[in-house]
Amino acid sequence: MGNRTERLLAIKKLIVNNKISSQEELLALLEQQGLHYTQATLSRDLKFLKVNKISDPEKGYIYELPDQHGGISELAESYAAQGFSSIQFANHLGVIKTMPGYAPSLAALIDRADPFEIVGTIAGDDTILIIPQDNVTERDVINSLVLIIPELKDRLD
Amino acid sequence: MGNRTERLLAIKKLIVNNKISSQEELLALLEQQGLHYTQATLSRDLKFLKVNKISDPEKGYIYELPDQHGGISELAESYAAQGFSSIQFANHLGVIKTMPGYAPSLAALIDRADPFEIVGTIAGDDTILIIPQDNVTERDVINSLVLIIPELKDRLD
DNA sequence: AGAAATTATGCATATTTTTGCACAATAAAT
DNA sequence: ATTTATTGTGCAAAAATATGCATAATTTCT
Repeated sequence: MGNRTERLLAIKKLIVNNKISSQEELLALLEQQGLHYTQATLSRDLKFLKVNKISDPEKGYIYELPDQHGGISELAESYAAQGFSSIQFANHLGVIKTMPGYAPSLAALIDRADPFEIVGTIAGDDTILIIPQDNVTERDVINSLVLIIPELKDRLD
Repeated sequence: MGNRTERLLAIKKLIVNNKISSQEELLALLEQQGLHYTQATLSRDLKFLKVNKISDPEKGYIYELPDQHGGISELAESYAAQGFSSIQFANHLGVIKTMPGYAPSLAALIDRADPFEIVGTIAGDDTILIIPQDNVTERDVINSLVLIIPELKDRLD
């Protein structure tokens, strides 16, 4: 798990929990938790995360994450994450193993987030087949999964 | 009808119909229709209109109007506008006269848009009482109405 | 493991957006 | 109708954001 993913997760968390209206501001918050980068990197990160800047009565404009799981609760997310067992790749396909019965809900979460890196999923009862985009690496796929379900971060290899 | 309202309407229309990613770009489009202002003014207009800047796969980031009437069709809008007859003010209250039966739908449209300038409305069958915010002028109220229902623009005194 | 290729980051700079201030335009008050 | 107050706008400068380029780090290939 690279450092970049960690930073992206931190950024997402900071954005949902705070009203942030500039990259400098975000930068300072990241510093506070030991993450030390430059504004240029943030600019790229925000574009990568498709973060929007929306009108706010209090602070003028603030950053906001794009739709994300439109209405899916934290609860559902951690439930699904709980069932996760492992992920492996073969022939440019990903195979996620879950506890029995967990595959559909986890797959639904992924479909819902619709990450660029993943063309689609097929879920059985305890197995999910992940079909990655062409020209996307295994790491890319894993990173996109972690962005969807942060809990996975500490449960990979 | 002042010049500013005209410009704000033009801006709204340009933003919904085009993918605009900078104020310079918007400025150029305004020029094309004879509206000639500076970029500084646009910056203020966009803030006034609470225009957001959101991620777009094609152009990186583009301007977008805030919610607007969440789902109310153009049709409903022009229907309601059709019923409008006149507006007058007395004692800091606005009174809109409509064709019989049109008041509720027109009032609903106004309520829905929830402009800052208007605290609330009360609709009978052919009359709507508009309760403006304190410290808001008649012109402010009218301008806010025009922003909600552009069709009104050419039907006022 | 080492070389080649790809991706991430910082630095410096360009571009874009916001804002303080002065003046013009518009509305309100006497 | 003048005067007074309020609001709108341009200009110039500040602040914020994006980007070209060089380098570092990481991944892939052999």
